[in-house]
Formats: sequence, C-alpha cells, structure tokens
Amino acid sequence: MPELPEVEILVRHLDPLLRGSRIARVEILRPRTIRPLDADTFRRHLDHRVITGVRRRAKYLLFDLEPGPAGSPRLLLGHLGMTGRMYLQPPDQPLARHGVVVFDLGDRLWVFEDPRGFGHLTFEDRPLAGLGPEPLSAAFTPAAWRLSLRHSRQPIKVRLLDPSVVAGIGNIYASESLHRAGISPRRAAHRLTLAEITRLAAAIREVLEEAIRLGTSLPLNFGPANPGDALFYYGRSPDTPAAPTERFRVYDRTGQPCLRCGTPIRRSVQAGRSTFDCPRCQR
DNA sequence: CACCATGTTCCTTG
DNA sequence: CCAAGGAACATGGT
Repeated sequence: MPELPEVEILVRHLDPLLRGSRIARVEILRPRTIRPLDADTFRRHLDHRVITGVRRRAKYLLFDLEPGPAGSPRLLLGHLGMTGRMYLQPPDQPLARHGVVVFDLGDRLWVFEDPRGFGHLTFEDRPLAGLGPEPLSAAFTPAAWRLSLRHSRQPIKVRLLDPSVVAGIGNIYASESLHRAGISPRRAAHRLTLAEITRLAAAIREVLEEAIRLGTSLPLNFGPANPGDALFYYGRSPDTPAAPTERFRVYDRTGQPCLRCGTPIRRSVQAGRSTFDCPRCQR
C-alpha cells in the first residue's frame, strides 16, 4: 500500500484505535516477517505490553510502547514493503489469506497482511538513523537540501528514491513531484539550479499534502472485508469504488495526454524502475 | 509463458 | 574508499 501519504493516512487511522490497547498475545504466521530479530524474542517482548501511540517516520510505522520490564524495547517498528496492510477486525472473522502477524488485543485483532512479504516488524531502529529530512517538516528547506544533491551525477529521479536524500518518497511520488516542478527526471542531480531545487521541494510538499488530503477526505475502511480501500493501489477489486480519477498526473499514464499540455506521457526505465514524464513540460 | 508491480538491502563492478 | 547498477526477497495481476 505504501508511500509516505498512505502510511501517514494509516497512522492517523490506527493511532486512536490502538492507543491504550494491551497486547494479549502475538501470533506469527510467517516468521520471516520478523526480521532481523527472531520470532520468539519478538513475541516475548510484546506480550502484555500497552501501545501508547502510533507515529510515522519516512515509510516506517512507529508504535510507542508503555515501559515494560527492564531491557524491554520502547518502540516497535513496522514497514509495509510493497503490499503490506494493517487493520483491526473482530476476533471471530476469518483471517486474510496473507495475514502474516496477528496481535490479539482481547476484544479485537490487529492484523498485518502482506502477500508479497517485503514488509517487516522489528525493534531494530538503526535504519531510522540514516534517513533524510521529512519533506513535510520545517527542516526541509531548499538551502539545506541542496547540499545532499550537490555531489551526485545520478539522475534526479533516482536520487529522490534514496531515503537518505529525502524520507518517504517512492516511485509514484518521485515522478509526480518532478512533473509538478517541470523538471526532467533525467537531469543530473548536481546540475539542478537553486531555483529548480526550490521548485522541486515545494512540488514534493504539495504532491504529498494533496495525497494525504485526498486520503483523509475519503470514507476509508481498512478492514479485510473491504480490500478496495479506494485509495490504495494494491488490492482493488472490480466491485469496489474506483479511486478518484486523475489522482496521478503522470504515474501509470503512459500514452495518455499530459493534463497540462496534451503531449502523450512517456514511460522509461531508470535504475530498473519505471519513470513517467511529459517530454514537453519536463526538460 | 512473459512481463509488470507502491520498497529496501546487499553484492558486485568500476 | 565511493558511486552506481543490478539481483534478491515473494506473490499476484494482466
């Protein structure tokens, strides 16, 4: 499901539902999801712990834990990978086919579902240390950001996917941000002018904020009986309401007219991943 | 059968 | 030492 906006929307959804909940039992159906820790340690540390809040950093979900026995972790980290979802469901409802971890909260189940299995849960917070600025924070200024782009000859689109450059941008919003800023994804990062960097930083913020606004304005149901979510890319079924039209301006719109100038959107491959841009608006 | 897919890490190459 | 590219992880949709 995830890039920054989707994780942010999920965090806002989960926080009031999980805050104050006590974990009665943890069921690990796919041990590989718990990494790089072992499943037994994980289970032992979470038994009877209380969640005091849910936050986000980049695409990580951060679950704050009430202090437990000496040496127990204060923070649980979750990452959804490409296809992870989380939701609460009644205990008597059947579990999703790819339910990988289930937290028994007594009156409800908190389910982590992940068909492709790229997501994970851990207490290991080292990956957070290397993350770049949150694009929606005040610390994300063009002047500061410029320094991290100055030394790379890589295409700017590829740099945007590096979490140490800016946190939470994925393949969809990288293309979307560059289109909004009118910058070619192929431009070498170190050749961007300060004016372009300023424009791109603003575009990133706008694109992400718009996506979050859209998500919070929709009646979302993250439950297993509603795999559509309308908002999220993965798991849409024919009978669920379609996502709002023109949610993306370039992503996955190969050959369709650019909404600004009408030129057909082009697909290319950079660092092994699809890039979408308008050959006319983005130079 | 082929190719594609929202992410991240690790290994190899230069 | 670093930068950059590609494979790997695993499953499902078209």
